[in-house]
Amino acid sequence: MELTVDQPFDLTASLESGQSHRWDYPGEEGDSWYTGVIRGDLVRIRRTPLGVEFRTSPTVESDFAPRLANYFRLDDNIEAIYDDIRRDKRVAEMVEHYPGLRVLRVEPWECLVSFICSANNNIQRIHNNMETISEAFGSAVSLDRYTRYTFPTPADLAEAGEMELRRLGLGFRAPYVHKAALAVLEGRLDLDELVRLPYPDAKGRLMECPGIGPKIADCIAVFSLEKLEAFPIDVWVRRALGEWYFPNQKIPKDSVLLEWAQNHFGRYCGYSQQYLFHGRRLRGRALDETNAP
DNA sequence: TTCTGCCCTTGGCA
DNA sequence: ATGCCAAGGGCAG
Repeated sequence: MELTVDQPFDLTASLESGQSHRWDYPGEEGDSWYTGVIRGDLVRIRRTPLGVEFRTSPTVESDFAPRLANYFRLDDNIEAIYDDIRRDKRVAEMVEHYPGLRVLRVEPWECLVSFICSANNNIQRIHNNMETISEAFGSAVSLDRYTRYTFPTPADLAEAGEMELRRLGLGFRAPYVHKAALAVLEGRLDLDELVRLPYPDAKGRLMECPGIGPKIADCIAVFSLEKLEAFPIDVWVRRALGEWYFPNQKIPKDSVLLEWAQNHFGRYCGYSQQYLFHGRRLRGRALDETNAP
């Protein structure tokens, strides 16, 4: 079925910018369809001139369409957001260059685990970790010749235990994931409540979990808890901010940098950050290819 | 209280 | 081979 998208929408940039870690990308030789899992459904999707074409299982496509629109935040007034974040010249350039990079609305528990896994890790391996966890403890969902696994519940991972998670290759992050599973299972961490809570409170609650510091809390907040004012500061963003806005001087510490960024980029700085991160990463990749023998 | 240095798993790459 | 780095965070001092 086809969903018309009447707004700037870059499927590739949105799915491959390190927000969700549950998508298989179309290969160079492939057929341009992405395959992923959104909550309980396997989803196949590709861009079309008018929007996106998609198939789902087990939910029928007509029922799934609104959930897909929700996942891609098509309810955002994207032009208003772009107008706002264009206050910064460099972000404005990137918006021109990559129109339609969306902030996603990822399922909070899945998002939390993926970003605990992101600590001192690379994107490819985060994907592998998420996939391995799902295959081990999730449920199979199939469509045609494709089979994937849903992301396991907190109860599933609490029962699995730290050692089993460690065996799957999570390394030092295994106890963090296990403890987070217990916290959610026992009601000490209520992710639904965090959606309703103001940003600073939600971030504070997240940071009570071992393994979740300011950066990871901000990632969870912006990609799954409706906090577009969160601004995750990672190595790429810190590097970019330092080079562009604090040249030839010591880069302020992250807590100062965060306050500066939220003030400078405005209330939708989560979008600004995604543009800075994505633009910076693509530039790095292009440079790598340029320097390749 | 705040800052610094070091450690933590794993794997890919030079 | 061996070290460095990868969407960081905890901990000691």
